Amino acid sequence: MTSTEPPRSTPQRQAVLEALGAVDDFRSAQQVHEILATAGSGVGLATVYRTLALYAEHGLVDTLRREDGEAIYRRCSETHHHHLVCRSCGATVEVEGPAVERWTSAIASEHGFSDLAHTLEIVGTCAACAG
Amino acid sequence: MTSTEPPRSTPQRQAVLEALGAVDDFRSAQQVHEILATAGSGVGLATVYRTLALYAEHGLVDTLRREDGEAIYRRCSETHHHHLVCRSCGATVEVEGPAVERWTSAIASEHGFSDLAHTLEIVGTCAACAG
DNA sequence: CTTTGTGCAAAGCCTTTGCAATTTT
DNA sequence: AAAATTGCAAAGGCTTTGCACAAAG
Repeated sequence: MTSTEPPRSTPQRQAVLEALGAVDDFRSAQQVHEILATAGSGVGLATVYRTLALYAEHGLVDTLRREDGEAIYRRCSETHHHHLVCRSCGATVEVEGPAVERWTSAIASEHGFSDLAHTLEIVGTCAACAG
Repeated sequence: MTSTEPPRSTPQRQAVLEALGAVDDFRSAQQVHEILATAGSGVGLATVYRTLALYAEHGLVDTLRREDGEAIYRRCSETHHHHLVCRSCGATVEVEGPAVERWTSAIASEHGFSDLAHTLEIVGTCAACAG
């Protein structure tokens, strides 16, 4: 479904993509809008939504849903990693998981699935909070 | 965070759980409500939402988010498993992942984390929809 | 000049919440 | 009688859409 041609670039779209790239993490449309507003850019919220949807369609950003249903986006190109987060203090560690990548690919193709994406989140209690 | 005691049973809650169990697949709160309405049961929409949230908290139903952000629920077995979801038709396959369990444990303890929980969701395009 | 993109505000949808009535213990 | 649950409707929050204006080709 990924289109071939990249979307035309405009100042607003560029701003959205840059803001998202700068944080190098998942952010909601509203968060991106706020980042831009704080930075003095007057990009409208609707434009942020339209831009993110557009880029998601073209595969330039990854999209995901948080538990509360809000859509979050990340500029996709950097290496894929997962998060290990402490449920007590919120500390997070980024971890890479080639094993997981391989396993998901294997399982999925075993069931005839293609064009994969996956989310893995690990929550636990960190050493500092366990005491 | 799963509570110890199961929720008290009421006719409405039982109806919700039965409707969900009957389809043996993921359904949104609104869909469950419609199923009940069609079946002549006058359970309110708010009650359906409350019931599903309650059971999700107690681990009796699995919850997920569709791409459009709607929450979907499914009556769930006790064993821990992951889901392979088709982004096009919504078909789901339950998969077990001892490899993932092991990997998460290893990574977490390596970083000093304990008392773990994790979520893994794989989305892709199933064979039927790939054509 | 025609086409595409943007802003703003209104509308849509899913979900949650306040509150009185009802049911259960 | 006290506590928990339900239903209805209103409110909330995220997202999309209609439309006029601005920008781009």
